Amino acid sequence: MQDVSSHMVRRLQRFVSLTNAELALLADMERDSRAVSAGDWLWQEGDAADTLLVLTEGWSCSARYLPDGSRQLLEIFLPGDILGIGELADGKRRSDVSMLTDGRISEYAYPRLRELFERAERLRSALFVIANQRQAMLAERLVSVARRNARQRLAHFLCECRARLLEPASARQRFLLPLSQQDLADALGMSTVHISRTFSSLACLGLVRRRHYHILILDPARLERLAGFNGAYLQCDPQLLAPEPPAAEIQ
Amino acid sequence: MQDVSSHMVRRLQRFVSLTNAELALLADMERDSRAVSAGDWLWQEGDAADTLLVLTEGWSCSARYLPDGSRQLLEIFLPGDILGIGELADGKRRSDVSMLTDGRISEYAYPRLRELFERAERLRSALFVIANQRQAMLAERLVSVARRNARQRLAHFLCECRARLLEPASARQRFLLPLSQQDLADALGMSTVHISRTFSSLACLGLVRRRHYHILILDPARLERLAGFNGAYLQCDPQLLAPEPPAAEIQ
DNA sequence: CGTGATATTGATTCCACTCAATATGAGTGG
DNA sequence: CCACTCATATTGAGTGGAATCAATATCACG
Repeated sequence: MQDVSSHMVRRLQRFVSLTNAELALLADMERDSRAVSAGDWLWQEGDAADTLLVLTEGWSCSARYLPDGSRQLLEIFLPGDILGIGELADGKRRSDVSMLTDGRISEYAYPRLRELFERAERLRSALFVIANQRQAMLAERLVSVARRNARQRLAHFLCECRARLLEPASARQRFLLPLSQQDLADALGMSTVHISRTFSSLACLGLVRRRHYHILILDPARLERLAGFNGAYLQCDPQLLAPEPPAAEIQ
Repeated sequence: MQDVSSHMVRRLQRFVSLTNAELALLADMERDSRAVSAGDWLWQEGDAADTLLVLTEGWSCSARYLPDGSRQLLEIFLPGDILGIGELADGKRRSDVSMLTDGRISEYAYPRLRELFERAERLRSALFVIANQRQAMLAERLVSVARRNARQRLAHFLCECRARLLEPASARQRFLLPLSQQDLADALGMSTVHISRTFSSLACLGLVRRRHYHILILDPARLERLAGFNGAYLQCDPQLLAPEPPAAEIQ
């Protein structure tokens, strides 16, 4: 039996309950990880893509840079997240990805992946589900930026981060959010100044406090109500995934 | 040899060059289509999903409705587009989809699909590529709404529509855009009033004219420059798809 | 203890919103 | 064929939320 408590395994098990054989394969996948530092690029737009990445530890993000020098953060990746799923399709990285914190990543070359899929088809489906969930998150951010005011937008983002954490719900009232106000501004389509003011305003309402990258959510329920947050898009009904194969088949 | 000129086939052939056998399978896929009217719902959030839809004719869109009654258009679908790819993963529709115009759709039940994939694995890959491109479009709209001003935003949207049309580039200077200013506002996170003003402003600059849902692009190059449009995200490098199978194999 | 990154606060500006009035045009029935 | 209606679009006036500019403040770190 392998290290079942790895972040990635815990993340995958939100979608499929894994067999021992599958756990073994995944443990193998994370076998050799390498350390990366905050600010390091994992890849850049246009790079050739021939690996899947597992973010074993740390946070990272994908971004688009605009001609005027501003940038838009597209996705935020948390420990355990799998990066580069979409690129499986066409072999070209389509946005810049860099580390927000120090961390560890393990790489998985496409040929090894194919091999993995042959032995555990359900993992392929799991990737498809994850890609799908990413799209839902992107859509939700579009809604945020297009339709919600600054306070709702920030509140919604905090709710989403909270919901994505792997810790049990009870332990998610305070957590580390390793994004500077500049990062938050770039993610939410706001100015840094207004991020600051909006945090003040949320604090005034007794909803949230932030100090040195630490978030304390004082009133989760009221925050979600304010944000119009509905976590359904983060869940997934794994029923339609291929059923767990009989143990014999994967001996 | 089947009806090669169907919208869907032309769309798929942007990604893979299809064999005769694959063309036959696809023609079968579109065999029985049914008419739908502008405003008809194709499905709603939460519906059980067990079919893929091909939009044989007409335009449609997916949308999220907010508690305050406003809505955000997420995706715009053009003739030939395939709807419900993501839902293959978890069997639940995740947004409302309705027709913008009259049209025709043909449905494809999942069991039939699996059968299809067995006979033509490359079509499965093609779906994955398409899902991926959709995500890229969503990301690009997020960038638009978060970072571009009204003029660039509308200009960018028009450039994208133009690029997605199946007509040869020379014939895309004028086209039908069957979205009301209300629809455009809902898609771009603006007010109807400002859509109107922005069209005026684009007309003043000699870039675009709109009359009764008809768009005339006067200066495509300058429009793209203004919008910061780069169509790369709409293309896809199909190299990494499984190679075309030998003819014998699919007899 | 100084330095540079990060955050707060105040003053001002501006883009896009809202409200409201008017225009245009397609469709309908007298 | 014209008058009426309803949906859609245009235009003007006034407002406001968030941006920008600018001046501190806080804090981690060497």
